[in-house]
Amino acid sequence: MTPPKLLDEAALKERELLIINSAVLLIQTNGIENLTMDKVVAQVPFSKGTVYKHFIGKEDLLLAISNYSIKVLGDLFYRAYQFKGCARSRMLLLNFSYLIYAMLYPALFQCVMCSKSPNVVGKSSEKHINEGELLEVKLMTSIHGIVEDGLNDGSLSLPLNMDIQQICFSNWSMAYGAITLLSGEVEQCSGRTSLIVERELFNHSNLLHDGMGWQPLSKDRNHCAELKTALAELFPEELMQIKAKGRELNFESFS
Amino acid sequence: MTPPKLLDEAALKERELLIINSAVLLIQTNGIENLTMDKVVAQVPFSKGTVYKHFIGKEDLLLAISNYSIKVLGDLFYRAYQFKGCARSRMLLLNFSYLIYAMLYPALFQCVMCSKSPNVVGKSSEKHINEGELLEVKLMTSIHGIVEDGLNDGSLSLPLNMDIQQICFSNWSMAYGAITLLSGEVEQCSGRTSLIVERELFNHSNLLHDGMGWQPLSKDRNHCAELKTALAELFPEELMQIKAKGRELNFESFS
DNA sequence: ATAATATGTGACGATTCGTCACTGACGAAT
DNA sequence: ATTCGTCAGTGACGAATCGTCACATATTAT
Repeated sequence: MTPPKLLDEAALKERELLIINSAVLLIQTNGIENLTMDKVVAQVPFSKGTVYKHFIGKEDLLLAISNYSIKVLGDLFYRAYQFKGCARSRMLLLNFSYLIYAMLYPALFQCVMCSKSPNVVGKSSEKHINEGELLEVKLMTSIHGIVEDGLNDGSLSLPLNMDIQQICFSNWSMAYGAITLLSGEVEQCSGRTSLIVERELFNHSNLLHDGMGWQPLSKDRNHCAELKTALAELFPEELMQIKAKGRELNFESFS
Repeated sequence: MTPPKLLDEAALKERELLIINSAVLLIQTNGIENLTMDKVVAQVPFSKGTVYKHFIGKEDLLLAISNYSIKVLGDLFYRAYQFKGCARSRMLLLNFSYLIYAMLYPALFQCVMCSKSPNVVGKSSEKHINEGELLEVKLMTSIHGIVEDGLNDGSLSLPLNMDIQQICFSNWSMAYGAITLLSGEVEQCSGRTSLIVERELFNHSNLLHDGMGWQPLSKDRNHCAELKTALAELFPEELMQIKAKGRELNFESFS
């Protein structure tokens, strides 16, 4: 065999990314439930021992994929954060960027959902668990930025007994809960429920932001029309790719 | 070997429950990540083939445990639904009953979280997947009842463009999102975040219900004091058991 | 009494996991 | 130039787990 050169951090990182991308391809091809370390090893140009140097097992690999895809999501969040428009509208846009992400990258979205599951966390390395926590904090920075903008321009005031971090968390947990519980409706309408994930996300966002007294309130502004325009302007590529998959954001049901 | 008598539905159900309870004990002892079919088989008084007659694999067993524990959760929800007090307070109480459930039955709570994970669902039987969906619908009946009571007594009006099912869903997804994302804080304060699961659940419930215009609004009523009283009255046994575990609901941080 | 059916069993082969003795490149010491 | 120690990859191997099915026995139908 050909022994390797001494490794540096960049080379290690690159190899880890190669393994992750191979695993994502396998998930797309065979389904996440059929992912095994042996199958991943068969796909990459290194040995089993080398793969086990990066990940302590399948669950750790799933968590690493989730971490990697949280970075992708963070980019979408950041784009929403940077977009024009009032703070509240940008927060709604950010919430929808999570849904767009889930529609666009179903395999990655599945890994994100797995990463919260105790049977996955329980078999993951401290390294990847800690990395995931840091990434979730970083995910919050765009949310934090939008909330700060709202506080600064006076469209939002901190509710009694709540600090900015709690506001951020409530928004994230609302989006996370709604999209996770309706994950079966993300790729296409399953027919199993009358709930429509984009409509419920929209309504739930509005209830939460109205509850915060975040202006303009729902009774004062048609957030839906503005959201459609903003999505078309910020995510034209993404919306086209989603459309190419046979899925289109459904606004008829609530505008 | 001793061949069995012809089976009836009740006997099958009883045996399935025995397997489930054995698996829960194993989860409590070894952790959910170490559960295997071979270990479960070693614990029950039947053969491997018999266990495989009930569950197609480990993931299917996890989903069946989740379904079983959703029934336990449904009982708590129903108790909250039946409690005295205004509709909004009862909904807050119901949300907290999910947290109490998570604190009281961590192994079952972990199974509920696993049940949403794609790598578990992907390896589960249609029977248990369908059963789970029906149970989630049944879980909604108590939520539905409280919302109807609110609509009937005028404390709540349907928000524009939303029906009663969507209201129910938004409450459930809020509770689900908050408790799942802070699942690391349920059994004890991890020190990894300043967020406190009971405080965030309380605040998020209030934001959502205020957003719905559900009276009495947060600015008009101290929901916290009423919640403490109601919890002490409805769940005294449960709160004592939680205290015996070294965990106590933390109200100092937000009253 | 006999044949068909129902149901449980656990040995077995397959798959997957996770490790480690072995290998060769590289750099330091002589 | 040679030798030795270190570094890092390898994939055969044994262990663990999965999932099945030929076999055994009781029950039911003929």
